[in-house]
Amino acid sequence: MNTLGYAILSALGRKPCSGYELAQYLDAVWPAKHSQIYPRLTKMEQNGLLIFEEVIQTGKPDKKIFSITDKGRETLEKWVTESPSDPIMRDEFLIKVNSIWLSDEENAKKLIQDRISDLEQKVAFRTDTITELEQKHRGDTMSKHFGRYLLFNRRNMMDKEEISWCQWVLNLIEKSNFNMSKLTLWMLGAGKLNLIIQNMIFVSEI
Amino acid sequence: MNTLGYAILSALGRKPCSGYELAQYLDAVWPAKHSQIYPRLTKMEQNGLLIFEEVIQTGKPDKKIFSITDKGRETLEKWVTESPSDPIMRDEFLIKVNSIWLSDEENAKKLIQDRISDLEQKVAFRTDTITELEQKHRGDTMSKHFGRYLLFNRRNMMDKEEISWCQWVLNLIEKSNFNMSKLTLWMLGAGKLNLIIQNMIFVSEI
DNA sequence: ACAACCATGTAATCAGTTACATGATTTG
DNA sequence: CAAATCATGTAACTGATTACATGGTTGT
Repeated sequence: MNTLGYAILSALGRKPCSGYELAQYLDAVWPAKHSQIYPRLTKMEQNGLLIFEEVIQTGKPDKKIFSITDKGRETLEKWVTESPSDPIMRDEFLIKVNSIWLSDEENAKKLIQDRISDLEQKVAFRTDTITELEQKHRGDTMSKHFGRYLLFNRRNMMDKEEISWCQWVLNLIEKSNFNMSKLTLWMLGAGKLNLIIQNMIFVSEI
Repeated sequence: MNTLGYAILSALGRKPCSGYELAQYLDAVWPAKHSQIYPRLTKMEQNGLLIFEEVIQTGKPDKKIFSITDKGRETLEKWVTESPSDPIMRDEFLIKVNSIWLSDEENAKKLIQDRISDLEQKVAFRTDTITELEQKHRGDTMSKHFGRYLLFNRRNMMDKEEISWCQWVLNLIEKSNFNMSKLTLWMLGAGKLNLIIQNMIFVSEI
């Protein structure tokens, strides 16, 4: 069993799903492609953690609906109490922030502004989902949606905080422009943003 | 060239490093083990993106100090202007949050509280690094440290926001306890936190 | 004494992505 | 008429982790 396996168990703990549905559901928790999910489901079924029922459909391809077994539920419950391993984040944006100072101010601002747009779009999209989730969990089906409700709120809070950070960075870049000296103008001409920032810090100290 | 390669270029763009140093430096931007870094350095050197100099040491193993070449700098600059691909986050904690409602309140609270401890520790550690970084960049070496300064602040802001979220979740759990009815007590006895939360939402509506 | 730090490398394995393969139905 | 949705699977490949291998120095 690997983490994807536990992610599948946690999804099926709420409601039986097809592999196709799982791929969509897991995207917010532990993203995985269908090519990773289908073989994993087969393995877990062979280990008695899941069972499936074949559903014949007309107009749509047939599907397998997977449910969690008692053994699966036990396995999940035991794993949940163990302390989670450190999160893994890989974000190209961070590398670009780290090295944008080699290029000019225009590109630096664009990088940050594009990030803001991306984040705002995601937040807007997620806010809709949260509203839907809120409507769903004021009934007996609530327990099925409450975890997701918490998780979507978490992401939105953190994304909004990243937007604030982006704005702080933009301010720093623009302030360097504001206090522009002849030296800074020369540095801008030479595309030396690193030197401009140096100067900016110096000026902001005064 | 893959993303790790660009991460290496961005690190060497500031100062020449050994593979060993890179592994530590990259941890905050694009974590990688030495077993991934060393072969990559060799490949990049063969492609003319890097050059190295062997430094013979006494009392310590010899090392190779890698520097970025003009070709490397050009490659990096071109890549930086391209829009970054979506960040990838894999966090077991999220799966556990999603499925803790199968277990009891004690375990739910522990999961969140442990997360708070983890985050607080990381924030404290990072705050020290930020102070160091601030002292370093009020001189001519600033440009070497400013990107990291921004990135460490970003992580700290977001981690603090996650702590707030954790506290919000703890409040929700505790509020369900506060408004405890006989029904809730039974549910607690039966370890049905999902039902408690259902009830909690109902009560908070009043 | 034992762990941690410095320093580099390879081999085996596991995880994840992209591409190959099929095919009807619905929506813009 | 093209694209998206529904639905499942395998194969080839790239990326990442763990383990194997070596060995002196410094601090507890």
